[in-house]
Formats: sequence, structure tokens, C-alpha cells
Amino acid sequence: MNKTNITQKQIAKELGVSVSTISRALSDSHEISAEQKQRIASYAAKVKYQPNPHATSLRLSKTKNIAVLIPDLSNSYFSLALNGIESVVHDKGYNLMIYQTNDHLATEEAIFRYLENGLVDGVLSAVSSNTKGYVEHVSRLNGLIPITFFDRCINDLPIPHITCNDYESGFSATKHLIEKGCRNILFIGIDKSISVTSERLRGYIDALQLKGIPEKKEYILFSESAEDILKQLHHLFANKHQVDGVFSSVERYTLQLYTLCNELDIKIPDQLKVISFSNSPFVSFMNPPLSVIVPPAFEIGKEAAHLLLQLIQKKKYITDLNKVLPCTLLFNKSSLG
Amino acid sequence: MNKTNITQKQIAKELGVSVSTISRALSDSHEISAEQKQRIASYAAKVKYQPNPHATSLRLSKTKNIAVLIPDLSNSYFSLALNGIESVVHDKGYNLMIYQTNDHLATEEAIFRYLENGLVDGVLSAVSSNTKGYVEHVSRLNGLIPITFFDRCINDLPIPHITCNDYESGFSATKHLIEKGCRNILFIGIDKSISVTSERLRGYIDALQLKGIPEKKEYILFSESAEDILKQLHHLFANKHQVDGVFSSVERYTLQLYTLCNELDIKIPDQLKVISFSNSPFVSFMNPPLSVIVPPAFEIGKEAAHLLLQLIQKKKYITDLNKVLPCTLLFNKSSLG
DNA sequence: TTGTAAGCGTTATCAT
DNA sequence: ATGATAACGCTTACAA
Repeated sequence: MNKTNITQKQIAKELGVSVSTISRALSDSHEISAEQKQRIASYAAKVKYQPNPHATSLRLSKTKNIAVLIPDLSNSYFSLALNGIESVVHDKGYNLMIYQTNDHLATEEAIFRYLENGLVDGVLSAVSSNTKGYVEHVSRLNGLIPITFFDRCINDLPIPHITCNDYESGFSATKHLIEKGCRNILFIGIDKSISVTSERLRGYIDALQLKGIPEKKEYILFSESAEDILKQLHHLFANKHQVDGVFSSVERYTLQLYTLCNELDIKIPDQLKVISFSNSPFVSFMNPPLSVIVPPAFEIGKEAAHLLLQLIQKKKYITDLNKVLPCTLLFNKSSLG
Repeated sequence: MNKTNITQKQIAKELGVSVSTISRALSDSHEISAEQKQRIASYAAKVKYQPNPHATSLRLSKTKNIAVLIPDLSNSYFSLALNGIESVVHDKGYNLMIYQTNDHLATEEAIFRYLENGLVDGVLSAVSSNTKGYVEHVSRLNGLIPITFFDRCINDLPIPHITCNDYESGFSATKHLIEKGCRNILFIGIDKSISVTSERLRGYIDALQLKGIPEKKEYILFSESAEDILKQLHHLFANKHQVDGVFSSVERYTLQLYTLCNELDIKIPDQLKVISFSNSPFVSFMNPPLSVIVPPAFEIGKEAAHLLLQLIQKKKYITDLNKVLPCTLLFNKSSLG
């Protein structure tokens, strides 16, 4: 438990050359003879030499680390995105540090501040909120290292972001419900201040407008917790109501909706048609199978990581690097029939 | 993008004292006067000083980083465990680096070897396999820094591990199926060489034995991919068969089973009773609702992280620190009626 | 109570 | 082609 890793100094001593020769040989410098390189490389391999990353980071101010900020690791969307990120980051020889924000702005701010210490070369983040005035932590860090947003983003800041087509998807989902006969459609979201939610809502509103259906304030529900949304839904459905469709932009709130429908014996899709954003492989096995808008979570992660690495390696500059990836719509029984 | 963080040297110059005074003051050393400390602390706060972690790591050979090795990030069980890990690790001021092994032993070996470089103070790992003879990478690293296993482990090595009661759960699940009338029960797993699978299988076998039901080789299925298990299941169910129960130890394979049952019009639970390990919040909403054994994933992550930190801080030593946490059994319609 | 200096393991500059 | 040396930012003897 106390042994320590071998260093260049030890190799140098063993082979009777200087440390700089070792360093140069290992980085394949042209100023080292071929046989010397060979000798050093094979000895290093034999003793399984591993360069100390802290020494290298300190010396070069390059860490080969990148940080990811995610609201909730145990969310099918974010864990898929993380998977995508991981796949490209490690491929390129970078390490991945993860931070969970739990959707708390204060936590996010603390992490951004902390990362000013040079621990990482760049940051991938799905932000907690895009509220104007609460972005100083982001612009400060952005002055130090590259940042790329994925999913949630702050539109006012000149920071590249990879998102899915939330607006179009919200529009299509709502249009679909209308075409299936719905006239009183509920929108469910987390918070207007989250870019994703506001975009999906905009799509919902535009679809209603296009079809000449008046938008009703009481049909637009926001909530930050599953218990709370259940309460809100209960309040709405337990009393006389006309709701005949639901467009949920939050996967786990849709489960609450299903629970409530079971409880109140509301038949999906006969009395209520439902479509929801989701990345769960379970949706097709639900009762009834859930119609879903599936964001390309894995690809979003991959693209974001790829872009960030390019920024870190200065192969690209922050001019119009945003990318929008399309969601997949999957109509199942919950919105048909 | 090129500004750099402030250092102790700069603070020292600004305040007209030496670097060591700054260092001592910031670490609240008793050999610094109260007013000096105050002055330095407030200036450091003003300029938002953050110590450079690489310098500290290099100097102290302590990194405040820990690594997690996980087979698959986008798996409800592992992502929950990761969530648990994250919650305690960051609470204690440590950073978390993640590595996905994709269940490839070679990948796992490479990561273990890499981590001999001193990047992290300790490692949390769910291993790819416990095959004897393929554990040298583990014992090597274990000679350098503490390791704690969670979920999957290698029993022959003196490394602490946190698991759930796989054997008992396998036993209970199988017993449950038998009591519901099943006599020809399928076991589905990934690979015998994975500790979790072998324990669950042992529980299955013992339950059969206890009830006097002969164990049949052809009822024990292993597979490393979803497509393959589907093929195996298809082969079994498409022909004449007597299978009347399934105990699946792999969440995602259970979805394949449901798919097949739909396809072949096999009625669950009437013709086939099913119980499965799972951490998905969707199981109660399935058609039919799935009976599940729910591992305490979050708690396992928490416990493992907690233990590792104690080992790192030498508050505990590796003597019998293993912990077994109980799963929750949830009987739904898929195994009843 | 504070300062000086060495050293952690690298890489890079400047000699030779 | 190779070696000596300084530096990255920090902590910690050792001096004063």
C-alpha cells in the first residue's frame, strides 16, 4: 500500500543516462538516437513505467482531464449522454471527472468556481437554469478553459452547445395529439428557465396556435419534484375537467401520470392520450405502450465531447459551432386509437 | 481563454510576505498570527484564490481523486450506484473519475495498469469477471492504493467488497416461483464467472433442490448480449417446451423475454411466471407489471465509497470489511395469479 | 511568528 | 546526441 510508482529519475540512474534523455526518449524526440530510444523504451516497458500525471499537468498546464456537470446521474437521458461522452473522451486519452448538480444552481456555481483551479482542460455541462444574471460563474470559467453545453444551455452566452430539436419535437408531439382529436392538451415541464423546457413549450404553443386552439394557462404545468407534479395532476383530474391529451416533457413525471390514471380509472388512450419525452427502453412494454419522443442522448454526448476536445486542442474556435440533433418520434398505443 | 489562476506567489508578493507564510496561513497553521491569517484569508477570498491541485498532489502524493470502474454507465443499476458514490465522494471533498469497461477484461486491465500512475488515491470497481488467473492487474494496483469492490467482486483476493444478498435473493425468487406452481424454471444470467451471477444461480439451484425439483442444464441460460439471449429464448420457446417460470438476473434480458412472449403469444403470468432483477422505476407500469428483486444500488454505491474513503484515510484496515445489503422483493402480476 | 530553500516528477532551454 | 538546470505551484524542514 506504500510502494510508489517508478520515475524517470530511477530509470536514468539504472541506465546511466540523464533524466532529460529519458524524458526525450519517451516522448520520441528526434534528438535521441534510435538505439537509445529502443533501449529506454524497452526498459521502461519492462518496469512498467507510467508518467506521473500531476507532474506533467503542473509542468505543461495541460491536464488531459475533462469535467462533466450533470443534474442527475440516474436519469436515463443523462446516463446515456454520459455514456456517449465517455466513449469519445477516453478514446482520445482524456480522463473524465463527473459532478452531479442535482439541479441546484448553488452547487453548479460552486463547481464552476472550483474548476478555475486548473484541474481540467475543459468542461461539458448541462446547466441548471438559464436565468439571466446567474451566469457569472460560467463566463468566468469560460475565460479560462473551453466549455461546451449539451442539452440544457444558456443562449445569451457565446458558448457552443449541442442540443436536440426540442422546439420541433414539441411542435410535432402536440400536433400529433391534436390530429388524434385532442383539444385540451396539458403541457408538463420542469421549469421555464431551463432552455429545453422553454423550447418544448414554444413548440407546444405554436402547434396549438397553428390549429387554432386557444392556449390555456391552467394547462401548462411546471414542477421540480415528482410528488408535487402528482399533486398538481391530482388536483386537475380529480375535479371536473376536459383534459384529453398530455404532452409530458419529463420522463419521470409521466410515470406519475400513469399512476394517477390507474388510480382515477382514466383510460389511456381512450379518455386521455399521452406522449412523453423518454429514453427508457421500457416504454414499449408499458400498459399501454407509451408514445415517446426519444432524444439522441448518446449522440448528443458524443458530439459535445468531440467538439470540446477540438476546442481544447484549438482545432476549432467558438464561432457558430452549435449543433442540433433530431429526436425520434415513436407512436405507441398511448396516443393512438 | 489564456488567463491563468492566481498563485500563492502572487498573493505573497502583493501582501509583502513569503510564500510559506501564505501556505501556512491558508492551511490554518498555528504558527501564524491570527491577524495575519485573517489578512491573508480575506485577500485570498477577494481574489478567489484556488490552490493548484496538481502541485498539491505532486507534493503530497495525495490527489483527492478517486476512480470508479463500471461496466455500463447507461444501466439503471450502475447509474444508481454511481449516484450513491457521487453523493458521498463529493461530500468529502474528493473528485470522481469514471471509466467504463464495457465488460471487457482487456479494458479493465488497461485501466488498472494506467491507474498505477498515481492519478487517484483509491479505486471503486465492479469487475468484469472473477476468473482466477486474470487478476494480476488488480493485485498489482492493490499494492499501491486501496481498492473496494461493489456489486461484482473477486472473492479470492483480500479486497473489501460491498454486495447485495444475491444468493438469498436468488433463492427467494426461485422459491417464490415454485410456490406459485412453477416446476420448470429458467435461469437467465450473463456469465458464470461474474460473482453476482454465480451467487444468484447458487440460490436458484438450492431452492430447486430444497423443493425436490431436478436441476436441468438446458434451463440455465447465459448470454453476453441481448440479441443472443433472444435467440436462445426463441429456440427454447418456439419448440415444444415445458417452461413455466423464468428467473432473470439481468434486467435488459427480461425485456427480450417480454418481446418474445408478445410475439409467440405466451401469456404472462398464466402460461409463464416471471421475476427479474431490476432497478427500473418502470417495472410497475409494464404489461403485466413485473415482479422484481430490487438491489439497493444507491446504498451499495454509498457504502462502497464510504468504506474506500476510510481505507484511504487509514481509518480502517482491510480486515473483514465486506458488507452485504439486502434486496427488496416486489411481487407484481408477472409472477402471481 | 516568519523566511529560505529543497523537493515532488516532469518538460524545455541552453549548453556542450 | 546528451547533460545540467530551471521552472511549474505547492508544502515543509530548517533557520532565524
